[in-house]
Amino acid sequence: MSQSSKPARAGRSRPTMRHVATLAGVGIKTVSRVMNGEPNVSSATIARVMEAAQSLDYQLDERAGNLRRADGRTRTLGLLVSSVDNPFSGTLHRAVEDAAQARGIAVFASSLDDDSQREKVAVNAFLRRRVDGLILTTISEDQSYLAPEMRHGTPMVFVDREPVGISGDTVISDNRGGAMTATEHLLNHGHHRIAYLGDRREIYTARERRGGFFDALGRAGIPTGGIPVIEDLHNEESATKAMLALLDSATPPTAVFTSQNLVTIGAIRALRSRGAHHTTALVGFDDFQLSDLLEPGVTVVAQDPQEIGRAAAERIIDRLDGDNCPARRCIVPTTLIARGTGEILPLIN
Amino acid sequence: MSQSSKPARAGRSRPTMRHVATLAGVGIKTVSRVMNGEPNVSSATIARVMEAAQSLDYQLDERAGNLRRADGRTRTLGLLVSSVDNPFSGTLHRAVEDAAQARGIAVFASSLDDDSQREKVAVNAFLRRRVDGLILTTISEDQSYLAPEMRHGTPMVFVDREPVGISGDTVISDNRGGAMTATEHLLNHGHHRIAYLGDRREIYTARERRGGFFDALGRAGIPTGGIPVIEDLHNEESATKAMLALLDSATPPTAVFTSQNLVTIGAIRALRSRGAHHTTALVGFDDFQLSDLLEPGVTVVAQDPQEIGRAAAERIIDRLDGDNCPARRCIVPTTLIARGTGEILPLIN
DNA sequence: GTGAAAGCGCTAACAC
DNA sequence: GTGTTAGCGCTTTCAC
Repeated sequence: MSQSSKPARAGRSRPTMRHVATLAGVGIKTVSRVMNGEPNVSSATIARVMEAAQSLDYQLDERAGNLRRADGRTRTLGLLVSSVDNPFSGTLHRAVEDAAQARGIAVFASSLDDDSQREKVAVNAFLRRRVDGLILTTISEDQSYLAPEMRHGTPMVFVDREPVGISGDTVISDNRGGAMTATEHLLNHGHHRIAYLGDRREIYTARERRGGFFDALGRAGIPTGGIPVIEDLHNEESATKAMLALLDSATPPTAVFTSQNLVTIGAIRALRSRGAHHTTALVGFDDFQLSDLLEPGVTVVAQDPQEIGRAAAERIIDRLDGDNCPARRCIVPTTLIARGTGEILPLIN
Repeated sequence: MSQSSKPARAGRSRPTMRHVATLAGVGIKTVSRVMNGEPNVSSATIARVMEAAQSLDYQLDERAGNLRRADGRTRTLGLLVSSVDNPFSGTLHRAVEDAAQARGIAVFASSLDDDSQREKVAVNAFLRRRVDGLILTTISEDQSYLAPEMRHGTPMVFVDREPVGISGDTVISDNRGGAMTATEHLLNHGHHRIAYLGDRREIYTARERRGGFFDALGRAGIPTGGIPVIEDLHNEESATKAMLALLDSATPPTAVFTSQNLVTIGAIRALRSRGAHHTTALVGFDDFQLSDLLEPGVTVVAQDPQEIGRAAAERIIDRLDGDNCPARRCIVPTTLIARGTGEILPLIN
């Protein structure tokens, strides 16, 4: 009774090159040549080998080849994002995948949930699998732990967030510039009392956007003393609460700048529930689906995650092709899209 | 001048176990034991080995271990979805990742864009890398080409779409039941002239949902002759055009059932542009972000991609643990969420 | 054109 | 406790 429950792999064992070679009556190296499309094999031999391989359902084992091959490449890339279940990461991921796929490279993805504990763990899991390169949205305080691996020649590209304690290729949105544009847009529409609703200050992009917001106020000569600032908002609920508190305060803002998607949506819910969505102006950082179908349409500073992913993948691939120029920094521009909420004028002044 | 531009990996070469063993003054097998946390090593030796490993920035090479290890596992899973840049796939992916990660398994993802050409290519890319299992959203007409690999013992779980020409573990939404529920909801609100807007008939879920729609009409004794049916809609634009055509026809429908996300949104755009969004009822299959913030809120039959991914990963992991019961079929229920558009009553009757 | 031998970095099996 | 040997499935090198 071999209906055993032993946890080993079921099914007949997998054929190897040696099996194919024996069946085809050739040497193992000839099979290798055929399977890899190398030259100097007679067409008759190719046919015999192919037939043998097919009849055994033989599939080349890339792992073994990687190990022995001169460059040692696994044709594999590791991608670290905040979560694969999130539109920004998804679009970035897709752009990376497209570039990788064109080169026969497969992509591992790992979600960190913006939890700095998980970053190092995920990086090491990829490194032990000998990925050829790493594209990472970092969250931990310091990336200097990556230096040894970088010296070993593993190319890395930092996306969306600037690395700390180490220099490396970086591809990020123009967070500061985008936030300034958003804020200036509100200023240009006559607002002086503009609230800032932001994400956790631990996150690089949140700090940059906050910086851009205050830069714009400063340039316009707005005293920042009375500006309402609520930070460390990381989900819709907390953003809704924060916005409600502002609306219920003695001097509610006439406009609000929200530094991130979930915060934008949370704020909109609050405005709706107070019936203030047609009277309080809002510009959000980062575009989102259906922002144009809401009433009023949501004015945003859109990022370009597709371009960020494309540029990062291109950088990694260039590095793999031997490019060893100094670390490069690529800033992807943002675009203000006026749809309604950002063009609401202040009621009184 | 060794500032050569040869495409080989830059940096000093990576240390191996042998290097660590030499530096620590022990045998290579002892290093292996330490790096893998195996017992029967004195704590003094452990300390010496760890120190040597750290000073060399040594990282275990899992590839080599996989090759030699008895079970031959790579601790890797391949996931095929329609696109990682799509909320349903993203949520499913995340659920798979969470289950895999808990077992030290890394996940490869590949987007097929519902292009049947790409399915086999992607599967083979994963198989050559010897993934331990495959979770696949199929699109090609026939999956019998997977049979040899299944016999070799690679567990596979089909998600979202039933396989053809082969039997295997399957996790899908209750497409037929959900579509029936949606249609009955509209019938219960007094609609008789309900249009069907559907995706490409090539896609399994589209056929099932269409089936459920007609089942419900049949049960209600509605003659299906005059029912407007427009199919092969795969994006917002085509759905908008289709809905506009219906609205502009001699006898526009009083309600519409849309079989998919993008179709739902496209139809809503059309209704808006004709000012019919408060008078034409709509129920969509599959929920989407902000469906509750639109005006009116969009009534949908929600799927549970998180549960689909979780169940699929659980199935794969059970198989890897030696479960060899016959192929199982898991139907994940759908939920009707009434938000407004589905409760609009017909104007005339 | 073809194949034999060595070896990629590791673990299995077994000896001490 | 620890080390030695063989070998995972393949590619490299080099001989013929």
